[in-house]
Amino acid sequence: MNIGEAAKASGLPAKTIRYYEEIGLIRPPRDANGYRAFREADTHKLTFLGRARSLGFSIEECRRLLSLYEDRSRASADVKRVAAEHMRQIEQKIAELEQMRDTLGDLMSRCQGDHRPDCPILDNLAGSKG
Amino acid sequence: MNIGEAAKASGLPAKTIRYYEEIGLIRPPRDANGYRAFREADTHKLTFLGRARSLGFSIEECRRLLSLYEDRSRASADVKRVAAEHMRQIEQKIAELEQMRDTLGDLMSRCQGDHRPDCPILDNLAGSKG
DNA sequence: CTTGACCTTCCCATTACGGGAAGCTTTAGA
DNA sequence: TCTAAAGCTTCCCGTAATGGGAAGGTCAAG
Repeated sequence: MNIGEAAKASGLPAKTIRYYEEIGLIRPPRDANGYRAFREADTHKLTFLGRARSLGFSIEECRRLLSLYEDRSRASADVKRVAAEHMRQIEQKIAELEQMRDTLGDLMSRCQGDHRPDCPILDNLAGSKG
Repeated sequence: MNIGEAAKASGLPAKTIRYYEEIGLIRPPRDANGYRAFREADTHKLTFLGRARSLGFSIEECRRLLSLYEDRSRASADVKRVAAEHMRQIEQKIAELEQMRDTLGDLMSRCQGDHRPDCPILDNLAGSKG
């Protein structure tokens, strides 16, 4: 299976697959012509990586999850720990964004949004007390 | 006022201030010795930029906001438009993160987190139907 | 006069890829 | 069979917004 097919099978762009090989997430063998020869196990790993990435796990977290995935003597507690740490990061990011949303929403609601220059948004950014 | 003082006054690292000069957000003059000489207007701009960045505006959005800030004939509608576009991005990002949080939370709640290898988190990433 | 705190520029590293060039290989069609 | 298109390869550059750190000039204090 060439990279194009592996891309279709996994839903990942070929570029991304090459990158994952470069950083050692997968190690597909090569055919005599130099083309990567993807096995089922490789496309499974790629699909796994795609899903983990879509849940927001970083590449290094994916690497850890992948090694647990391949370790039959893993403890699910180890997987859950990785997930819990990621969950903390997600929740923190959400909290930050909600803070931004609330502040910005407040400023926007106070801005007339007309032809005049007066603007509470700019006033706030400039450091006014209002 | 040297960069160290400007950093304290604005709350931005000196490195960041140099970067903002490099990309043309500020243009402090230089002293005879080559040191940047920050004026009040420069530190005000820096403070403005710091606040805008903390609300999540990109550098390019900051550039636009700064030009509106300096344009006394601006229309507040223009400012509000920039803010509204940014608000959309924030809300979209929040929605994505909440989706991740919910999915991950569900998987975590179903993971025993013990010494055994069975793990719904990995099962899901691997593409199981469960 | 020296030491240490500033300042300068310059270059590399980060994250996770995407774009695109130059050049093979394979495949499909006339 | 020849050719053109499609697919593959590696390689290098660019992204956003800084942070780290080196090499070296400047300044203030003792």
